[in-house]
Amino acid sequence: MMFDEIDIKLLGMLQNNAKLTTKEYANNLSLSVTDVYERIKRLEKTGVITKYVALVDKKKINKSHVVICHVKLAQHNKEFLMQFEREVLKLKEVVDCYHISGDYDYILKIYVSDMEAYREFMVTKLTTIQHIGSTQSAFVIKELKNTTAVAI
Amino acid sequence: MMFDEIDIKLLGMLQNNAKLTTKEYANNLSLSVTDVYERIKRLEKTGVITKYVALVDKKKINKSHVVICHVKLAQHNKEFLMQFEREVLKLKEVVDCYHISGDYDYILKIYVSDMEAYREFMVTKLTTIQHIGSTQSAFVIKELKNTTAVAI
DNA sequence: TATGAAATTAAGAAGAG
DNA sequence: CTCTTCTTAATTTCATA
Repeated sequence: MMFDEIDIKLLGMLQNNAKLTTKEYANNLSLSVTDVYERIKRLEKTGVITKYVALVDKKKINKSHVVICHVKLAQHNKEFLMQFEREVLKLKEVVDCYHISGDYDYILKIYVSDMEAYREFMVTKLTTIQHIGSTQSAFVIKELKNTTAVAI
Repeated sequence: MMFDEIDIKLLGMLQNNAKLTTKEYANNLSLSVTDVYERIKRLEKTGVITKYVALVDKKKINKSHVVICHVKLAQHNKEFLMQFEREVLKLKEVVDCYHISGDYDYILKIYVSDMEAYREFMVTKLTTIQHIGSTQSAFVIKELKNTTAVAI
């Protein structure tokens, strides 16, 4: 699928605020409502836009502590990888999980209420998963950027 | 602000799909439309819900490569930190940036189209920022989870 | 531009504590 | 009796063809 300048601007707007009316997008783009409406439908139908979601303020729901946890497995056979992945995906505190190249095998982003909750998470959840070789946790001192909007 | 069970379920639904009608949320929760409508408004007014956004499929916009980059500064005085932060936030490829504890100072998540684009990003953008001591890049082999929904 | 659906608002009714 | 939630309906706004 090809995007023109207008698609790119429109996607930028939708990624920042999906609650404007079609008319408002149309005005910002100097286009007709129908034109913008059909562009949005096309972006949805072709799977460029996957869904619309509400974003929540972590502080307001008492999940303001972010921890980045690096995980190394004891061994790297397929069974171990798959078991770890299956188990880690069950943990609701884990919002991101990437299998990565380099010294560590996985990098996780974890939201918790405080340090004690993180300790509890480590002791009763993460480290009970089989085949973990080692972990290293880095606490987030400041979140400078955390955006869902991808620049094209 | 306090949440009851219904608020928590509603927030879960809104974080997964913000495009249902109030009536559909109400049916799922066995509540009246007005009650759900007012709960949503309250969540918005109190800042629990910060905004509504469209999520985009990275593959469809040619940004399917994810790189986690660890950055260490040459020195840790306030001026160096602030200058680095100001500059790194200008880079549109960077979707996440955290100041962290531990061996490295910052961890970045970067979206690019391919390895060559990452090389270009490193050479012409990231490493031109002053005061960087060292960087280490980990390429994402598989994205297992990347969610905007925070479990309460 | 025209139609229908949905959001929004307001008022009164019903039920719980 | 009061507080909350439900019901209903009127109005407005918007998506959609």
